[in-house]
Amino acid sequence: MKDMERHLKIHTGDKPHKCEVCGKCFSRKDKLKTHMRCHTGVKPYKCKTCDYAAADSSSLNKHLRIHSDERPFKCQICPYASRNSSQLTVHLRSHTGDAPFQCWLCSAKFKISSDLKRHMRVHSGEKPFKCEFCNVRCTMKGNLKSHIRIKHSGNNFKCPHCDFLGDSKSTLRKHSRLHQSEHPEKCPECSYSCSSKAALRVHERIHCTERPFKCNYCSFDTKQPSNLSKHMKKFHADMLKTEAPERKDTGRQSSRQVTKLDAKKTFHCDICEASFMREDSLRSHKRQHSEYHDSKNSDVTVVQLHLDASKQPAAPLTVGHLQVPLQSSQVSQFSEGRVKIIVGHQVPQTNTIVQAAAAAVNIVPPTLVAQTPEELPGNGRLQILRQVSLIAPPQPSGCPGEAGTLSQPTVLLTTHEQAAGATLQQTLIPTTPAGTQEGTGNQTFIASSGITCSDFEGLNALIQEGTAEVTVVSDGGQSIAVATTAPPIFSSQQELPKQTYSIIHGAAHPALLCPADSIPD
DNA sequence: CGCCCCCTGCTGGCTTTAATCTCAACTG
DNA sequence: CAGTTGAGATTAAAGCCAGCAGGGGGCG
Ligand SMILES: [Zn+2]
Ligand SMILES: [Zn+2]
Ligand SMILES: [Zn+2]
Ligand SMILES: [Zn+2]
Ligand SMILES: [Zn+2]
Repeated sequence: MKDMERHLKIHTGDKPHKCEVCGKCFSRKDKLKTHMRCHTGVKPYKCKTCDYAAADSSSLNKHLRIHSDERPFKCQICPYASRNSSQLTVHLRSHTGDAPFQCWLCSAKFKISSDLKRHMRVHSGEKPFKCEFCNVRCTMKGNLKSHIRIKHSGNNFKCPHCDFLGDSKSTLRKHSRLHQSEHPEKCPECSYSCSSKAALRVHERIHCTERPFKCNYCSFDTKQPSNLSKHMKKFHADMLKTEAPERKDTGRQSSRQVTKLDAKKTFHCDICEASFMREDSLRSHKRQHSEYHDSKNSDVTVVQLHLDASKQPAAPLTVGHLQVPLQSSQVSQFSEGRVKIIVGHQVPQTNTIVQAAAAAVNIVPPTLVAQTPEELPGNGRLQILRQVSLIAPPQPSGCPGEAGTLSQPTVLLTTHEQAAGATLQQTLIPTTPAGTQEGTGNQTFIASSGITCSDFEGLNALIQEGTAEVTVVSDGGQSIAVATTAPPIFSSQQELPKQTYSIIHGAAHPALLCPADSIPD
């Protein structure tokens, strides 16, 4: 009877027990009691084996199975057994092939919801995790962690940009700040500079007549580092005292070896008739085409603009204009490649009113779209210029910003064709005015040609999750310009591993590209 | 009432796997 | 010198699991 009354409260929605601290209401007093422990930190149920403690007995019981290795939930099909029922439920999906969480942008599907959620970041291009020692950014936190372990730990506290050698992680961290917004990698052949060695190597192919690898002991020089070392061994072996490689023979079979078994010459060059055993051989072959034709490989080019959140709070917004890439030696790359621009704002924590900015991309039909779409990844994301950009530039109400532009940030993205007689198309989308209570109510997205509805749905979802960066993906356009009235401070992130480009600011708004550190708080 | 048990949805972290990059060596 | 290849290193992304919070039912 008592139990029935208790049960009926589910249907009436009656929740008489209110938490004094957070205001949350509960239908049952005992639920309120355990809830209170999350405020008080009281955890009466302690594990005798380790220092785990729980606020309720079930959690402890569940935990205890770790120490006893008790796995009561056994799979009927295979030897798998789990410590709790939900894990078994998930496991059973691998027998049935059931994967209920389907990505709406590609064919990927997942057995658990969080994996899908995480997966969606690969579509957004969002890379929230930045290495504090170098310019690497990661989509996944764990990957950044292993990056730091591999690159910046052990006795490996060498600065990637100069000769500095720290004695600990913290000294390297301190030193790394000196390089922020710098372009320490300088091309010896021209005035080009950039922030990563990888980008410099790409650039150097432009100077294809050069032979940058010179022998220190004679006049020999070569284009290829391996040839220099060959030369060194042959003629200056006495100078090379170190090194004794001695490879270990692991039985590891690489995917490339598998490929080799499957078929001969699987990788065909789409420019000439050549075909290759290995994908990376094809890539290196294509570089030959690139050098002759002054057009590089078709890797996605990524330019990421990112706000420095720590500097943001009171920073005045500035009307600005950014143009992305566009050095003459680089432009041609876009004709074969794809461009991805990430514009990021981080919403300052102090600001509760978030005003949405919106953006749209207008598409100039790519002149050189890939002819064989089926070769592209199944999701087709590279074929259409699509999606989206930009978010929620914060508008602190009392901000002493630069003028009335503040109330209506706008974002303009344009693509324009380089060819003669090309048209310049652009779309300018004013955002909704500031001042609404709920940030989420404010977002405006305007579809323009080539942007499908689903893209915006995806964007919306991202935004509602608090994503701070969105992505513009484009194909085949020669250049993309980004202009925005929103951004306070950009620190450019050209150092992404593939090709990288300088961000050239419009002459009218040089302030935009000041190093973040130089802007007063 | 107050405790126990169980379930679900979600988060965050560690582990594993597969793809890709890079280097070095070798060849014609 | 371009093309190949082997193999280790690194990175990107998926797999998996413990924990937390909320919520429902059983029962002394
Ligand atoms: Zn509370
Ligand atoms: Zn324990
Ligand atoms: Zn099984
Ligand atoms: Zn997907
Ligand atoms: Zn790093």
